[in-house]
Amino acid sequence: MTPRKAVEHELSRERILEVAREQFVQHGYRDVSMRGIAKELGYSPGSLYYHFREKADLFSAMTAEDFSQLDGLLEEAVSTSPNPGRDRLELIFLSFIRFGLENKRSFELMFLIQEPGLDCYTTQSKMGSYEKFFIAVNESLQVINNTDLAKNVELIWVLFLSLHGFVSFYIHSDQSFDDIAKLADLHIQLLLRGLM
Amino acid sequence: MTPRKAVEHELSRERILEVAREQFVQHGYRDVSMRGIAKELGYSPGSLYYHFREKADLFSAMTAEDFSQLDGLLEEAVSTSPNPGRDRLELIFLSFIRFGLENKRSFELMFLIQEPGLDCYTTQSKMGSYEKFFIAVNESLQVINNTDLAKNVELIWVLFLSLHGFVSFYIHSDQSFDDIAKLADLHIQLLLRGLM
DNA sequence: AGTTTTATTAAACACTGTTCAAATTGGGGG
DNA sequence: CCCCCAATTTGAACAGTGTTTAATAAAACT
Repeated sequence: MTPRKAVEHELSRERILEVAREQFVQHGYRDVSMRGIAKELGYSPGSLYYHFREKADLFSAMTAEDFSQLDGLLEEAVSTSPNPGRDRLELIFLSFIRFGLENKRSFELMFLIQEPGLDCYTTQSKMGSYEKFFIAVNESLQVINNTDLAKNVELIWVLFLSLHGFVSFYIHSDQSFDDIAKLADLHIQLLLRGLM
Repeated sequence: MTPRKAVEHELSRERILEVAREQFVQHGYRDVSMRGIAKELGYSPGSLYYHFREKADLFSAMTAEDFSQLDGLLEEAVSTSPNPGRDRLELIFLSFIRFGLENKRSFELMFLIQEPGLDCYTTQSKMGSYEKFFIAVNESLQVINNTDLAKNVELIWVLFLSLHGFVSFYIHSDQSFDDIAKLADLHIQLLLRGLM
């Protein structure tokens, strides 16, 4: 009927991402359909494919924002704590866990979702985010416990996986960060003790 | 045309599970369709719904077998190591990781898949499996480091999550257990040191 | 033999992501 | 000022999904 709308109402990438974010955060990746997003926008399904190659593309454009938020928190943890000792390490770990539990759906979308044809979009963001984590932790680790970097590479990776395991579980519970703050601390202390 | 087959060729739960397992292990939960399973069996899609309420039901009936295999390995780890010290703990952790990496698809199906309407089937199996883990670890922990059980409850849970994080990542890589055995050991040593 | 139960089928329903020819609008060049 | 072209949107279509259901035939029981 109206194959093109007035230019002032034209669809923009930003507007799509806005609505998409809302729906992805509320319902997760699988239960959001391109048709649903288009409907909410008042457009037809096909129009989305003019602005994004596919669902995975639209999705990853959205999560990129979350990754940079996490990056910011890690930088903050580093700059907040004056010297790179044990306290900073504790803060980094805690920041990671807190981010996950205060943004459960985001964390799930960033790290836990894996669909065919999504990897090629999300891998870069993930690697970038881990790099931030690595650099921050490595600096502290070399001060606390002056091992060579080669050994740290593996150690930091294992630490990351451990934190990841913790967060990944509580993502799917309905407990808040505050509810499990003590447990998070126990986890962190376990790792720190193992580090010394 | 032939609304019922000769009794000697009747479809059985076991036969369905056999084919389903094959397909689920090969392609994962999402990429296996009821139509595909039925086709492989030479039956129509609807017939599966006579034997199982839904896809999730069929699926969980299949994973139940994997859970009991894991249970067996944990029991073996306990009975193999003579006394419940640090060595047994190490063996328990290693057994868990090894199981995950030598049965990647199974582990994924058991722990990592979550679909709407699947939880009600899989929760019991998961809890049962964790209970085995808990009892085994608790016994060792009380010997090594005689803390009260109340404290152990949280500690063991956190250990489980940590191991889980490690395995969950490598499930999706194409590295074998042997490839990352050294890294697994590093992870385990980190946890054990934190425990002392 | 007649009746009931059990197992199976095909078709249908309501979804999904994606593609594409067609159609209309807005802007730039002549 | 007008025309054409490029940009943008549409709706139908395709191939797929899990699940439901009436019909149906074989088997089991009486």
